[in-house]
This record gives sequence, structure tokens and C-alpha cells, in this order.
Amino acid sequence: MLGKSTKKSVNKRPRAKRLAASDRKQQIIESAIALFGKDGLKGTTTKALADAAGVSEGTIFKHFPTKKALYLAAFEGRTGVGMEHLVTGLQQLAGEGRDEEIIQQVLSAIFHGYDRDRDLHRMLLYVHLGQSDEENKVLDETLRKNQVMEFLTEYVATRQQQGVFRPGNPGTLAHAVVALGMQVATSRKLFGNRDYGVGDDDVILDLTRLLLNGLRQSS
Amino acid sequence: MLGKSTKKSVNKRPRAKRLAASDRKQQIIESAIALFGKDGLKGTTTKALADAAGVSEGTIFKHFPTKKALYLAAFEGRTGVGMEHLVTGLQQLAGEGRDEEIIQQVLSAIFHGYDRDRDLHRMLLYVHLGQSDEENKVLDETLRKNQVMEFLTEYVATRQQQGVFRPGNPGTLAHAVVALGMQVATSRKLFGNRDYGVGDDDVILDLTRLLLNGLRQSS
DNA sequence: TGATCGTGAGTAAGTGCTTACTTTACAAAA
DNA sequence: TTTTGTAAAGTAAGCACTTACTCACGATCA
Repeated sequence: MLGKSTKKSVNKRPRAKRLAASDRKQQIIESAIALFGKDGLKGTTTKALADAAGVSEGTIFKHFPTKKALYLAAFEGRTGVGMEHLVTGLQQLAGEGRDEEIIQQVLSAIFHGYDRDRDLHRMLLYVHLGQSDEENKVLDETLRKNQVMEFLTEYVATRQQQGVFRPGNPGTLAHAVVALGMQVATSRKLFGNRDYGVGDDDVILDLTRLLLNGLRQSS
Repeated sequence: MLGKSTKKSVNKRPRAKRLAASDRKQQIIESAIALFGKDGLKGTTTKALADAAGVSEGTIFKHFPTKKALYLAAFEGRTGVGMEHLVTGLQQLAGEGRDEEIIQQVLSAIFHGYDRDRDLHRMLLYVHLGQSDEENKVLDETLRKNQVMEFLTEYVATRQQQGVFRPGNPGTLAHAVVALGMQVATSRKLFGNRDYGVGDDDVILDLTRLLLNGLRQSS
């Protein structure tokens, strides 16, 4: 009844325009992230992946040998982007001893990252949950041993030597800054928790001051 | 060849001993948590659930109308236990103004909770990921609006009025304490991340001091 | 005491649907 | 023409859930 065309085929997606293999591959990955982030590996069907990409199931398997291969490709293709720029800015601030702005920028970057790539971060949680402990160890080394963590750890250590920050394991303290940002961002951005009606900027401000005063020696 | 019994039936589970319905139900739930925590709702088959409980698939469906019903029952049956005892202890410490011990005990409780009920906490993450934002709002209200959060929020506010803690949104600050503990515990207990070879106690100590000094006015 | 029987936990063997992946054939760019 | 991307129609396996049955056991009788 509805959508009947004059020709015989009804309600059919038009044949996808022919693309270079690498382009099609990338396009499939992009649309897959949203689905994998929503329902996880097992919860996402290859049919759904094909529909989202605007191609047939067969095309998916032309480009990726298995569904899991696509899953891993989607995850690997989008991690740790835009870090260089952030770290460059942080290093400049570090030279000027502007502790508060460093922490504030790290937290802001985390919040914005979760806003921008919500699906990717949801997917990351799924990936973590789906891996064994052993596999997670590898995962963590790639993810957490990133430039930001390295910068922060070194920065904390330096400030401790200067007597500005309190003693304590620099790795633990650097992790604390990132972890606090991640958990609050996860709660607010991924799980839609807008507790006590406070806006992002206010939360970031409170957290920044909490962390800053926690790190600094009392005068 | 192997495991052949003298009688004809080979490799078959013996008929499960008859239990009261409520007992069997509880037993199925207990064994289900580990599976749901490992692979999530979609990743866990009813066959696997039956095998883990030592019964047939039919029995599972005698006690639960759907797989999802079992999933939700498993989740609901085990949340917020042991909170009363913790809060009672915290209230006593609050009366004596022992800030450091309060924070330390909250963090310890979180760490031990993740140790003790690792599967349940993994499952909780899956539940969060599987819910829509709207459903998560309900979930969060049950979970986060618990006694510990309520106590902490009020406690922070009181200490602020006394001029001991710095200003800032008490809800945000209380959430920060719990969130930091949760994220570090998740990373270490659920994802097997034992960064920088530091033990639990050392991490808790560093985090406690970080939070305590972050909350307190500098003298 | 024992024979009888109703109740309900438990099960084996499906049922039909969905899924990941395959095959075959065609269309269009090079 | 050849090469490559795509469509469409499979297919075998796996899935949640159902059905029709068995059997253990406590209550109720003689």
C-alpha cells in the first residue's frame, strides 16, 4: 500500500554508490560505533550494521571477515585522537606553574571527549567488560599509558620535588585526577545522570579546586 | 569412550534434587550473577544459566518467565546490602570530627565491595549500559541516593558551615569522594589493572589524603 | 502401618525464529 | 575486458522459550 513504486521493487534501499574499499570500510566503521556503543558486540546484529551503513550484509563481510573484526577495528581506529594538542597546551601551562588551569583543562577535555564521542566511550566500556583480565592488561597499557597520563605523572612528581605538591605516589595521584574526571563524566554523559541540577562548568570548577587543594601543600 | 557408565546414559547430569521453589529460585539467581557479570544479558545463554545452576533449561523458565526477568531479579536482589552498618560507624566518627577516618572507611568499603561482589559490580555496569537514559535515571535514584551518599552530602555541608571544609556544592563534593573510589576500584578490581604495582592500602591512603586536603580549608 | 493419590518441581525434546556468515550473479568503474 | 563493489538469496547453527511428560514426596485415607 504505502511506498509502492511504479516498478516492481518496493521499499528497497537504492544500490549503494560504489566507493573505494578503504572509504567504504571507514564509513562502515563510523556507523558501527553508534550501534556497538548502544548494544555491545552481542547485542548488535550484522543486519543492523549493514542497514546503518546503507549497504547489504554481504558488503559488510567483504570488508571485514567477522563481526568481531569490525568491532575491534571500530574500537582501534578511534582511540587517543587529539591528545597531542592537549598535551602541548598543558606543557606550556606547566612551564608557567599554572596548576589550576592544568587540572581544569584536563577535566574539561575529558568531559568534552565524552560529549563528542559518547558512543565510542560507551563502546569502550563494553570492550573492557568483554575482555578477560589478561586482555584488559594489554588494553590498559595502550589506553591509560597515554600522553596525558605520562605528562600528569611527571608533572606531579616535579611539583612534589619543588615542594609545591604534597608527597604521595605520583602515579596514583595522576590517576586520581583522570579517574575522577572519567567517573563523573561517565555518570553524567553516558548514563544521563544530571544530579542536583548542577551544570558541567560548575562541576568542573568544584572538582578542579578539590583536586588542586588536595595536591598542594597547605601554605 | 571416556566417562562411559555401565548403564546406557552417558555424561548426563543427574536429576537435580527437589528444592522448595523459593530456594531454587535463589540458587539460580546466585549462580546467574557470575554469568551475567561475565558476559552480560545478551552474551549469556539460558543453557549456560541452567548448567551453572545444575538444572535443566525448563526449570529456569518454571521460575522466571523470561531470561530478562531473571537478569533483573539477580540485579535487584543484591543491591545496597551492608550499608546500614557502614553508615552507623560513619555517624559515630562524624560526631568526633574524625574526617580522615570517614573518607578512608568509605574508600575501603568501596574497594572491599568490589572485591567481594566482583561479578555483581560487573553486572551493574552491564545493566547501566543496557538501559536507556530514562531507565538509568530511575536506576541512579535507587543506587546513588543511598544512605552513604546522603550521609556524605549532609556531612560535607555541616563541615562547611563549621568552616572546616571549603565551599563548593556539597552534592558534587560528596559524589567526588564516591566517584573516585568507584573508578579506581573498577579499574583495579574489575578490569584487573594493577598500575604501578601499588597495593590497595597505599592507594587508599593516597586517595584519602588527596580528598581530605582537597576538602579542608588550609590552616 | 501402609496403600493411594494429588501436587508441583523437574526434565527431554522439541519449535520456530534469528543469527553470522556464504555463495552466486550482476553492475559499474578502470 | 577485467577488476572490484554490491545485492540477494541462501544455510547451518544457535537461540529463547514451550510442551508434554516423569517422578518424588507429603497428606489422607483404610
